Formats: sequence, structure tokens, C-alpha cells
Amino acid sequence: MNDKRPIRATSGTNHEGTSAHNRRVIIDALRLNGALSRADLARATRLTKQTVSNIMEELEGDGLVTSRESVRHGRGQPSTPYGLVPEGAFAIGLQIDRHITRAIAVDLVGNVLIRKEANLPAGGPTTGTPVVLQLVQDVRMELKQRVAQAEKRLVGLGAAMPGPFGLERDDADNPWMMGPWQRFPLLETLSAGTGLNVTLQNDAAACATAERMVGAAHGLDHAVCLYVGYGIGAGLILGGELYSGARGNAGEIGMALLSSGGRRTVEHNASLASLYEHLGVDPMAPDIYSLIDKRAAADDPDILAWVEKAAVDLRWSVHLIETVFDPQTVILCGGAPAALAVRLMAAMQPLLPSNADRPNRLLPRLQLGMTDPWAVARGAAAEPIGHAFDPRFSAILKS
Amino acid sequence: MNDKRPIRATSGTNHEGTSAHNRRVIIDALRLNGALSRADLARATRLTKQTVSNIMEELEGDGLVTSRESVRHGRGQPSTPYGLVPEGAFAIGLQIDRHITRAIAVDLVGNVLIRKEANLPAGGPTTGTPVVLQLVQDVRMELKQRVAQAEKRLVGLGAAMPGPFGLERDDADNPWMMGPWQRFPLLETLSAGTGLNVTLQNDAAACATAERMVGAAHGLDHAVCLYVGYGIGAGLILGGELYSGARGNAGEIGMALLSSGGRRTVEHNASLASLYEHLGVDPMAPDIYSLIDKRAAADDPDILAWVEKAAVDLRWSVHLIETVFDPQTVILCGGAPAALAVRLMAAMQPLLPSNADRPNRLLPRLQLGMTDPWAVARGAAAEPIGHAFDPRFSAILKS
DNA sequence: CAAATTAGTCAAGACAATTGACTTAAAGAA
DNA sequence: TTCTTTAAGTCAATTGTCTTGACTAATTTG
Repeated sequence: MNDKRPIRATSGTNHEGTSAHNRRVIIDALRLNGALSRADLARATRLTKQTVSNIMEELEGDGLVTSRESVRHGRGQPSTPYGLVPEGAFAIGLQIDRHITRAIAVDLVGNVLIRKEANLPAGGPTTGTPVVLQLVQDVRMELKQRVAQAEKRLVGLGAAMPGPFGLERDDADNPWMMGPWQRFPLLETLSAGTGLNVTLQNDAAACATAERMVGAAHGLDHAVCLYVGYGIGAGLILGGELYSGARGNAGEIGMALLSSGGRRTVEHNASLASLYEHLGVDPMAPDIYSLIDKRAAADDPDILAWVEKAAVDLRWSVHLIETVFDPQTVILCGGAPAALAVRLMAAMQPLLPSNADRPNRLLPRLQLGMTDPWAVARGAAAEPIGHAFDPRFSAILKS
Repeated sequence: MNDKRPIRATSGTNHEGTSAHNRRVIIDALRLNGALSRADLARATRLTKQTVSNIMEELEGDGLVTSRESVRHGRGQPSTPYGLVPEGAFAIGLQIDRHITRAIAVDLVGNVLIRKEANLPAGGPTTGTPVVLQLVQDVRMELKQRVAQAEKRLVGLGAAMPGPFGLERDDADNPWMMGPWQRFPLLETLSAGTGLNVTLQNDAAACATAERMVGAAHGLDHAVCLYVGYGIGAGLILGGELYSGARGNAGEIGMALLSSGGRRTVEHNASLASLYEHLGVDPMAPDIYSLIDKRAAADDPDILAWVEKAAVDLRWSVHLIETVFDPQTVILCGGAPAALAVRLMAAMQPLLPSNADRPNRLLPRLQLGMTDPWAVARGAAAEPIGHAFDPRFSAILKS
């Protein structure tokens, strides 16, 4: 009969889509700017005062915003600012790293309420999954105990782990990869194990989300986070949204070959894995973070030697990021201890010339972002909250 | 009194935004799938039959779609497909290249109605602008003569030229740059000179737009066009939209340094400029395109030597693009003559390993796109048409 | 104390999608 | 043939959401 080829089309939208979009726009404005009056919101979103009033009433009813003390500014009736209610929503963030797993609980404005971590046994998902699930369960339990209505305002679980995802070839020999984990249906397992709405992204992307929410990328539409963790990656904020690529592997800059001939990648010289190897320390050591931090702070020559070597590749990475993404700024972030990160930043100067190298820039080419072992988990937790409220294209489409 | 810091927020939307979005979704579906019945459209866009009917009636009244012959498919009333009317809208596309400028007129479905080109005198915008404006004027005049109502359905002028834009440092010595043009307020000049709605993008981006509209990227949401022209660039289709970066310079992969130490870029070995230099031919020669094409087709050893050298860097470029963008496919396109492009493609095999190198891919890692000197102008022309009708986030925001 | 200015509300109206019943047109079954 | 099923498409009423314009409220300025 007729060919039943699938028809490709974007989804249309309707009244509810409009309304959802406007709600999200308002929440996003409040997150970005702090408390705002209805009149301010109306101007900023280009909606009418009345529309904003209606939506605010609804949001207040939903327990997502509350009024603050009214402020006088010159002539006219004083305005009543409304701010987000931290307890309006909660999410759990989960990081699965090479040797450790971390889980946190955050609220609507990004405050971290609970942190827990556990060593991840060797043996991949088989032995690791119970540990991870238990950790999540512990965080959830404690959250439930601490905040009465948290459970029903828990919007989801955001998980992050090193990429790349969906590769079929086995890179078991590559110390920077987590092959068994990457082939494991983590999302489904977590979803089944917790009953929560689960999202999965790579650690660099999660870090970028965290930077956008509360860090150096706050309010920026084009920013790239150069993530230095056990491996190296880039988290991409492009056009105001996190970009993940066709299969969630965008930004895996650590795997970029440094030249057309060689087999060396950025990760070989600049990842924390390479640092541990260089120093001959055991990455499983429980106090490794503070150990590195102390040695870096004391300008340990072994550390400085690694920093010099790593800076060469990181400098090139920044050049590359600037050249291909044209961001407003590049943010160095990740699990590197603060003292180490500061030294890396310094060693990367001067940056290589690039298109981003112009006078009268508003933002520096390279900024130091969060150097917090919990940053990835924070970003992971931000994902479900963002999904629930951010103004994004997909959000206005019909469900 | 109070601090009048600017408030950052996304714009809200209203009924007209909804309606505009749905119109655009429908037009886009028709462009992507060809003629579709109202029922098909309703299913594809997830709008109701009635809504689609209303919009179709409006679009038909606007002269953008017409009904085709009804088709029977099994039981039920036969459907009446509607297709885009080519004469529904027109746009002018303009390419400004190093030594030549091209202008075309296209219709709503992308047919090229008129092509004109002119040599661009040395001396930059001062001597070049009159030539460009005259060329545009010529195309416009001929369009007006050929199609009576074209003038009032002319939605804009899309211009493309090599990037990068907005650099303040002077690279007059760099033969791959067009410094004076890049610092020239082309957009304003064209706008003032023609009275049209003008957009400006780089040539690689324009080429990507063309590939998305009628080429290998048709219907893809994540595709990168590796553009080999006088310089080298990448046109980025990310998340279904063209991505340009913070300042329109995203994808300038030709300027990426090949290693952290050196000063060599992809453009040095793989651009047509490097080919002309390698061959010792004058890039101003009027028949240069067919000349290269013939020599390539005859497997001229000088050409083949260049191909080998260029392929090394292009292979690396593909690896890099796959690693940082994670696209569904990479498309080799640009102003290279067909015979040369085919040889480049062949010489690039085998590709370097990357995350994209997995079995059961749906699309090849690298495809040959348009090898048409007019592709850039076509893509440039698609921009105003797309702007007028595409479903994009910005389109649903309040004007 | 009146005028100006700004925040915010009220009630009616406008716009655009939805709903459900209906009409039309074809294929297949009895 | 005729009845049933299926699918396309229309009609008219309804619903959801934003806009409009007039209004009230609260404050500063002259």
C-alpha cells in the first residue's frame, strides 16, 4: 500500500506548553538573579504584570517561592521581592569515579544538605552497584529524616561518571577508561533500584552544570569547563544549554590525539591518573586528596614537575576549546585539590594565542572554577532540578 | 537608591509565540519530509487535526503550501497531501570569498534560480563593496523580472564569508585571513545598501546549513561539516541547530594548532590556499576551479602529493571533531572540485580511531557532501528562509 | 498636601488549541 | 450488493492562558 516511513518532525506546542515555559522562565530568572519583584519579573521576561502575578501565585501555592520583605526604591509603591524556597525541591546527586563514589542531597537553590562517600571496590558494576545503591539509599534516608516533606519533593537522581559511553570495543587495558561500568546499564539499574527519575551524564558535563548553577559560568550562555579529574574532559555549555552530542560523548577532549601521527592524548600527561602514576601513589588511598593538596601547597618538586608537563597539554586544550567552541570563557575545574589547581592555572600562563585572544574582553580567557571533590555530584544533582524547571526548548514541546 | 543592575532572564511566550512555533514546525516538517497530509502532520507534530487544519488553511492563504493530488492508502478516506510552494518565499545568498564573490537567488524549497559571480578586486572592502552590492542588485533585478511577486516575498539576504570575526589584532600577513573584510561592518553596509534583512555567518557554517537543508545532513540533529575552502573550517549542526559560538567563530578548526609546541595549523597543509601555493597557480585565475578539477581527475602527481599531505591533517581534524562534538556523522564539503574531493576522501581512509569508531553505526563516520562552488551561497540563502520559518527556540520568544 | 511614580489587582476580552460529534470516502466482508 | 470498518477531515462549542485597560495602594517629590 503506502510506504510507512517514519515522519520526522518537531513537536508542536499548546497552551500548557506556553504556561510551562513561562513558569520555567520565571524560576530560572529567580535562580539567576535572586529574589525579584513581580514587576521586575514582568519586565525581564516580557510578560505582563498580570501573567506574572498569576504564575507567582501558583508557584507560591506550590511552595517554590515565597515573598521577602518589601523594599522601597524611590517613588512608587514599594515592591515585594519573591525568592526561591530552598525546600521547594530536592535532588540526589551521584558521582561514580574510578575508585570512589559520592552521593549528595541538594535543595532547589543548590545547597548541599548531605554528603556521603564510599570506596568503590575493584570489580566493576558487579561488586560496585550494591555499594552505590546503598550510598544513595543512605543519603535518601537521612534526607527523609531531616526534612519531613523532602521525599515527595524529590525530583530525581542525577548520576555522573567518566565517559565515553556506548563504546563497544573493549579498552580494558586503558587505565583512563572504566570499561565495565561504561557498558553497564547503570541508568536502568539505578532507576529500578531507587524508583527515582534518573539521568546520567559524564563527569565533565556535570561539573559544567555545577559551574553554571553556582560557579564561574553562572548566567553565561557559552562556557566550556575543562575538567581535570581522574581523566580529562570538557563540559559544554553551548547556547545556554548543556550540550552532550549525539551519544553523550561530546567534550571528551582527553581522548583527542595530540597530533596526527602520535598516539598520545591529553589524558596521558594531564589527568590526575597521570599525576598518581608520576608520584607513584595509590589512587585508592583514602586521604589522597588532602595528601596531594598538602604536597602541592608545599611546592613538592615532583608535583611541580608534573604541573609543568601537564600545563603544556592543558594550555593546548584551552587553545583548542577556544578555537572550536568560541566560548565566552574557559573554566578550569574538576577534582584537583585547590593548591594543585592554582599551580596548574599559573603554569598554564601565558595561554597560547587564539581567536579568543582579543583586547577588551569582558571575561578572562581562563578562570579557575570549583576545586571541590563534590562539584561533580553537585552538578549531577542539578540536572534533575534543571530538568524540572529550566526554560529549554524541549520543555515547551508537548509531553 | 536601589541598584539598577540589569536583570538576566529568558523571554516568556504567549499565544502568538505558540502559534508561530506551530506554523514553523509544520513548515519544517514539510521541508524535511516532502508533501504530507493534514492527518500525517497532526500525528508527526502531536497537534490535533483541527489545529493542523487551521494552520494549513492559513499557510495556504499565505501562498506557502498547496494541495497535491489525493492519495489512497487502504481503507479510509484518501488523504490530500500538502507541499511547500517553491514561490512562497525567496532569498538571496551571497558568498564573499578571498578572490571571488557569488550571489544567488533561491526559493522556499532551496531551488537556485539565479547565479552570478564576480571577481573581487584586491583592496578589501573599499573597492570590493561596490562590486558586491552591484552583484546583489543584479541578482535581485533579474529575480524581479523573472518572478513577478518575488520582491515582496523576498525574506532577506544571507551573506557568508571566511571567519573569524571580531578580531582586533591585525593578521594582514596571514594569507588565510581576510583582515580588512573581517573588520569591515559588512552587515550594516549590506543592510543599508539593499534595505533587506541581512544575516552574516562564516562560510563553513553556511555550507553546513546547505548540507542540512538539501544535503548529507538532511534531517540530522548532530552533524559537523568539515569545510575545505580557501581556508578550513567546521560548520556545526548541534542539537538540530546551527551553532556559532559566542562571537560567531565556533568551528574555526583551521586555526587550531596541531600540537602544543608548534605554530602549524590545519590550514597550512589542507586548505585550497595551500594547494594553490603548492601548485604555484594564481588563485585569481578565472578558470581555477575547472583547472584543478581536470588536473585532479587526471591524477596529476603534484595534486596527489598535496592530497596525501592534506589528508594527514584532515584525518586528524575528523578525529578531533568526532572527539569533541560527538556528531552522528562528519561531512566533507566545501569549494574543492569534485575530483579533488573524491581523492581527498579516499586518501583520508582509514580514519583515525576515535569514540565514533564503533560497529553498527547507522551513518558512515565520514561522508562526502556538496562539492559545489555554490554551496556556500546556497547555505547563506537558506539562513534568512530558515530564520523566517524554522522552529527554533528564539522564534517562540516574544518579539 | 497634591502630583507623580511605581507595584500590583480586577474583570473582561482575545487568541489559539482542544474536544467530541459529525461528514466523507475508501476498502473489505458478508 | 450492501453493511461494516477504517481513516481523513470539518464543525461548533469549550477550555486554557495571556492581554488589556481601568483600578487601587503605597511611596517620594515639590
